[in-house]
Amino acid sequence: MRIFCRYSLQLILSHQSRVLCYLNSCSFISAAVMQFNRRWKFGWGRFSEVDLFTDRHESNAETLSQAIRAAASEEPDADGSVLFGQLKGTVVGLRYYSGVVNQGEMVGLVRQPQNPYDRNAVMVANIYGNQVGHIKKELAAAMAYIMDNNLAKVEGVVFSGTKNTYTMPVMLSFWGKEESKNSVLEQMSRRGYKLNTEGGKLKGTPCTILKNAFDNLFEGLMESKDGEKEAAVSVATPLLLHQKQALSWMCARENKAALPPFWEKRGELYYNTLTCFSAKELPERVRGGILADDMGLGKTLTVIALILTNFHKGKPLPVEKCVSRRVLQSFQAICFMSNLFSPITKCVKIIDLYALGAEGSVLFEDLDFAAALSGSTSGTGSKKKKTDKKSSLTQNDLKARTTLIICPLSVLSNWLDQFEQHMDPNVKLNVYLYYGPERNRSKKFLSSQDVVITTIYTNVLQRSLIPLHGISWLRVVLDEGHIIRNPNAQMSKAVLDLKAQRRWILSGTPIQNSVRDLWMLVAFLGLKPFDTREWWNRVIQRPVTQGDRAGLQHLQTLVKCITLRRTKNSEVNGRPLVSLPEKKVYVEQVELSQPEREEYELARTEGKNTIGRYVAEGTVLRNYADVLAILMRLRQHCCHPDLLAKMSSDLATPAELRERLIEKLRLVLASGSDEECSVCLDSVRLPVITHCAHVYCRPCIAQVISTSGQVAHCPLCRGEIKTSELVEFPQEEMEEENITKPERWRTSSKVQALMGNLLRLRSKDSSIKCLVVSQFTRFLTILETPLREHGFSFVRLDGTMTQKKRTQVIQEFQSSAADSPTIVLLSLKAGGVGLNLTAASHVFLMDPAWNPATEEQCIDRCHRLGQKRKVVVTKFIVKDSVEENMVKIQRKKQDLMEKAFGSTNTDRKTSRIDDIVALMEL
DNA sequence: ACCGCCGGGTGCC
DNA sequence: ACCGCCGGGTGCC
Repeated sequence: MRIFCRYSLQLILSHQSRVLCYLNSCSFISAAVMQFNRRWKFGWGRFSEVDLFTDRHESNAETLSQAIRAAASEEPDADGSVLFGQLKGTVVGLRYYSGVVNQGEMVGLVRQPQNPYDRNAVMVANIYGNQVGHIKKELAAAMAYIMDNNLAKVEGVVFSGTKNTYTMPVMLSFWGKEESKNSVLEQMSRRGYKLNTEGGKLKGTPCTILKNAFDNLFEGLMESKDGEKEAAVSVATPLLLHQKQALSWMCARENKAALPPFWEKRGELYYNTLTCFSAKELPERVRGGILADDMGLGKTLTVIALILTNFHKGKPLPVEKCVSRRVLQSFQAICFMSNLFSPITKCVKIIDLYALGAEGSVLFEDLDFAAALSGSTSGTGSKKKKTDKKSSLTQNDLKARTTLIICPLSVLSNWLDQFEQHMDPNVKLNVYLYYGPERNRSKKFLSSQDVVITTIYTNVLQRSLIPLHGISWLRVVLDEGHIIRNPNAQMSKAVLDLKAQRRWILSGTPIQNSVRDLWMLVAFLGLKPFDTREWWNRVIQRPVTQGDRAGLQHLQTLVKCITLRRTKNSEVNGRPLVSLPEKKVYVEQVELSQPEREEYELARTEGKNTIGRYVAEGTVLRNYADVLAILMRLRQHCCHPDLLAKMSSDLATPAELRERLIEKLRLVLASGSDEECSVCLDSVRLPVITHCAHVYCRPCIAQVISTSGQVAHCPLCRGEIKTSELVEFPQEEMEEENITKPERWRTSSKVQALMGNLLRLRSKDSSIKCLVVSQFTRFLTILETPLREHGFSFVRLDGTMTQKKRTQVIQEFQSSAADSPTIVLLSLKAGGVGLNLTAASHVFLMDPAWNPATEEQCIDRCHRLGQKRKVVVTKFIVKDSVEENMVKIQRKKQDLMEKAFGSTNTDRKTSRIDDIVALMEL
């Protein structure tokens, strides 16, 4: 193991400059690191592991697996790859390695630049990273250049002769970017290898069929998941039928020893039907999955029930107080187990104490035991392997007690509330909120908790998660799993590295944009072999993106196996899952007043001219920030004239350029509108603006720059970009802005429309509570004045508020007290999903959003479980304005989002331009 | 014979 | 490898 680590690290280091090779190697090694039965011939490793590490990573607290994982996850997407051709090659040296392969099995090819016999060496390995042999040296010499220079990715399939003792043939496929094709063919032919470019054509499937199939990926996931389970007695809230079903499914996923998808038993061997790999050992099953129920179906409650109901061996979690007969029995079962398998009698003693209902505080005083509890599993590989083989838990595994819940800040308080609400009050559950500067970081302490809740926010995360990495969790629950969609994000990497027996992802929106998003989820769940990027790309992602039906089918199978999803509209036995009150959506047209209309038309004509010019010149994307600014101004006109910020004049010194860029970035961000990053196709995080005025997430664009070699180009306009020229939004300014407000307040048509509605409602029924939603936080500020004037009691929720303040505000609003606020001024994106505002039954959407899903989410904050009244949604749309066009585009946009996984970057760019043309009626 | 031929030793990169 | 290749032994048939 040690030698292996050194070897792999050296491999990494020796090729830092050659990106593909480095990635290739690592993606394999990540899989290979789990393997210990290999006979490594290479004994060179003069450096210590730490030395090697600090060379590449600043922090030496990182673990080996973290680095390898990090590298593995950087394997580029295969989306745009084309097949250059195929070539029959030879694998030699079979007799020196233990790795075996089957007929038709996929193998990986890994460069071994440090091989002492041949620096061109190309290793052949199976999906677990076990070496099978080498590519014959002449061919390896031809391949090395191509692999090292990222000209092509080479993949192998062993098609015959697998029983050979010495050599066997392998079919090599060369994949890469179209522009590298000729160069690769030429390189190979120069060395006397002719790639067969025929017959490799994939039969394309019409996009529409694919799209529908993809839409249906999460449909029908209820089937064959029936069966119900009652929650443990410590859960006070009775579960609804569908929640019992979910609990039953989740327990089964945690306890049952079913084979993971695509594995079957063939004789003595376990066989992977996709890669044709087989192994003697039972493949490690995934204990966990994705709970992708719609919001409001009670995912939180279900997970709480799971935590309390399914401790080790399917027994309920032993909790303090209220020591029922049932709980005692489960303790004894554990004691019995421990006695059988463990020489550590301390463990038994401690569990005995638990069984007697002793105080929690005295239980973990023994330091040795605590250390054993929190002990890292790295280095215990052989033990782990034994576990897998027997498919039973080791005594060490049975010690894990704690469930770690990772959630966005916005739902943190919700978890605490829900625990409070759903627990039997006579039962003491140790729930620790791992948050804030004075959190308790002791491993001993943390691993003695029943539940640790933490947030996954910002850059603090990497540092703050480190104590969490030293702990062997019983279970890790990732709430809002799509927050780790971007595999390059630091927090995604940190999350992948947590050690846990069981892993769950909760998500209301499992696939937002593409297959790509799924990888991170699959990797988190540890679904082998797809936790290695190469295998995911080869077996799932590329086939699906290139329209291969089988690929899509595999994806569907995969998702079905690990996902439970019900929607608000799902039915069980012909009856709806939950009966939500009716929801009605009205659009109220707003007519602008004469002066407003004049101002609007002025701005529109001017904007139309400008944009028309860009369109004619074909420079829309180069001037994208300008275009956005124009659209933004028109949208602001529709709401209130005071929303329009003064534009800075056009100047060009560096400092002023910077100012202007910041100004543009401000326009995009400060309004709260939903700008998407063209790299990750998600809302921008850590926004930066390029000199060509396009906004991206900083990590995304940094990735683009670092992988583009000498000169990097803006993904949107192809203008040259440099890291040094990325402009960030100055932190102080994020909160500023609200100061400059008016001595003389004035109204607007939209304000009038809202106030009319609110007053009418109040006179009809003063107990009705409302959400007033806008993308413009300044509009919310403007609305405060008339609300106050008319004596409305209101609260405000926007992105700038601290968690504490937020919780307080929500509590105030949800209260049924007579003097409680009746209105929430809500910024569209504030808090993200999960907010519970069921006290409100009327929603006023002041301005249309680009993304209709955002609006839906907002409405769902009150139209969800717990809503007693009929929900009425009113959307204000200004007649004859950009807003009307936005509504039209919303539908089209929805379509585009759904099929985005199949579209190219060019498609997305043209769709943006089309949007803009349509908006401006050009 | 500065060759051919024979047969043993040997074998990934 | 039931091969190819290498290099030493050998030398009309």
